[in-house]
Amino acid sequence: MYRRLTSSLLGRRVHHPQFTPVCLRLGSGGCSRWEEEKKEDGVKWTQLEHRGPYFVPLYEPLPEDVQFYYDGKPLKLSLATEEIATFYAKMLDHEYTTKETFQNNFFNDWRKEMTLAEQKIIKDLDKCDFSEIHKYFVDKSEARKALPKEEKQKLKEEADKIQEEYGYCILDGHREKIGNFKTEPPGLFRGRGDHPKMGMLKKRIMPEDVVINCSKDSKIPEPPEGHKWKEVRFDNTVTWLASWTENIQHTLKYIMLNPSSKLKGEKDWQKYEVARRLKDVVQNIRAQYQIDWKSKEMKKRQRAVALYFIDKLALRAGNEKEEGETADTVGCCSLRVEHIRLHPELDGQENVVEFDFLGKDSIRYYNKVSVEKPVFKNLKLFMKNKNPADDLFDRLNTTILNRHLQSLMDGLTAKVFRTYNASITLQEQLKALTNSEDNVAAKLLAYNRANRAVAVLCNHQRSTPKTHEKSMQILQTKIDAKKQQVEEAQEELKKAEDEFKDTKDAKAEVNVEKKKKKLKRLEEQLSKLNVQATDKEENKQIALGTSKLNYLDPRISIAWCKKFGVPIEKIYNKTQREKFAWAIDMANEDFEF
DNA sequence: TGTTCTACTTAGGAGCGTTCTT
DNA sequence: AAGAACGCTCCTAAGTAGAACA
Repeated sequence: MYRRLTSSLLGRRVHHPQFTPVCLRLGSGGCSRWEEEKKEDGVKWTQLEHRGPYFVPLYEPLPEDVQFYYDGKPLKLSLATEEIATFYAKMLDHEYTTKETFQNNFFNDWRKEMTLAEQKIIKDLDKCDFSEIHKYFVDKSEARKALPKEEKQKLKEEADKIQEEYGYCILDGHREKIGNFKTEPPGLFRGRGDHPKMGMLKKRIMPEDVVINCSKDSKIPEPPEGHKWKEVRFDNTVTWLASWTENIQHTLKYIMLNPSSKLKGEKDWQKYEVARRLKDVVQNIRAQYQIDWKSKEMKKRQRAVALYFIDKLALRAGNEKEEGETADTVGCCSLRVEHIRLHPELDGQENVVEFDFLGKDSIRYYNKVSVEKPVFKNLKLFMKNKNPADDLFDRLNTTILNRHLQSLMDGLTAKVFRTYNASITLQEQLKALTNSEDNVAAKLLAYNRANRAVAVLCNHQRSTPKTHEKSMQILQTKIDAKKQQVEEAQEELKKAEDEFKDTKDAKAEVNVEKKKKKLKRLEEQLSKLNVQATDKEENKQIALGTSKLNYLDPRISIAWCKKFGVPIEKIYNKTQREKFAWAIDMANEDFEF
């Protein structure tokens, strides 16, 4: 894979000091750098050394005067029971704690950790009073915020020291930043959406739960005093440094490198190269799935319609999920009949499909799309004699789809379409929206609009900021005031003009010009405010960050910056520049996705 | 062939520090 | 100077996808 990727780039004279220098003499007999850098298939590193995870501090008991009450009476809890009580107490302000599932799951798990004596007393969550504990933590956080500067500085230094010690590893001779070097603290599980496991107790991770991965000849990390690792292994075919199994869903959690690392950067680059290869064959693929809409095989038709959705609407693949274990969300292949409605005609458009389902993170996907006639017909067919809860594509799953895609192009999977369509959209939108005559601010507005088009395509949403309504009102007040001013200025201008008509006086003429100027200035300010309001309104539920970080080939943005004289810092902050170091180094203004 | 396990990317929200407004 | 708004970092859940297993 790497060889192919690299050789495909040879013509573009790519180099990056941080990244593997590419051998430019391939085929001209031996290249020691290449030999040195090239790893066997699947091998990710030759040297990996680190300190192991940083374990979050142990529980500190509450002060004596902070009490838990049961049925109105103070009750001293055992340490373990108290700790779990604090998890709930801390969340009292949160909407979660009002949900029945959350309460039940919490109470169940809490009771399991209680002593027998406690179990006998504490039988009803409604009789539990956590308010004093809650207040204790609110006060504590206030106190921390109010700490004098020097104290805050001291805390910062302590955190930096931990970061310095545990936050880096050595990978193939380079010091690399680790992404998440701390174990996750215990607490109550907060799933997204209507999660059946919300409120369950997430247990503390101990060294005995942790598998360490490093190189054999490295300094093996020491477990904390008096503890042992679950296992130490030396697997250079994976990129993780440590792992443990989490107790809610029984899935693995990993400690991995920061996106700024060479390892992650090269993987990112590779991802965009695959998407660029799709660009060369996408027209053929589209032509083929349109033919397949009319296939005799129902299986093929379903595959072709699903692929059309993935391509046109940037839907996710939609793996199957275990029922009852997670929130009920779907992607393309797992769509059910109840998630779409067919309208032969709607709002003047024909063959409209109305999508309404919860996707990843329980984010709602709602869209009305006019589709080609054969797609519409097929959907009707797929839905025939089915219940709302039945699968729309009953003969398709992501494995089948991806196997097909793999046969169309090496490395092609459903998610590549999202990457490809996102990046190509950015490139096209930038071309359409950027005006080289504009100043930097206007160019940035164009960039954000292009970015927004992608975010809309990928359905990247955020919850409306709590302050949105209010700041919108403030803006509206400003607009109203400005309108008033404009009207006044219009009247003043009219008066001045009348006066000039009457007097033909030079002074009056000057006054007319003055009033005209004033009106123009005010009108400009008004239109600026209106644009701002539109912008804000359009952006209130759209998150730009996700596409910027995960879907848009950074070389497109960098090329745009170079071409139009926009400093890269205007579009990428420090972290983002670190992540995209590879692209910043290799892309010039001619880069084409 | 279906199921489970593993490894990795993608995702939105919380919280906090900084900047802008009043 | 205080408060609001904004932007960034951290956090960890929730996806995708392929391998291993039965």
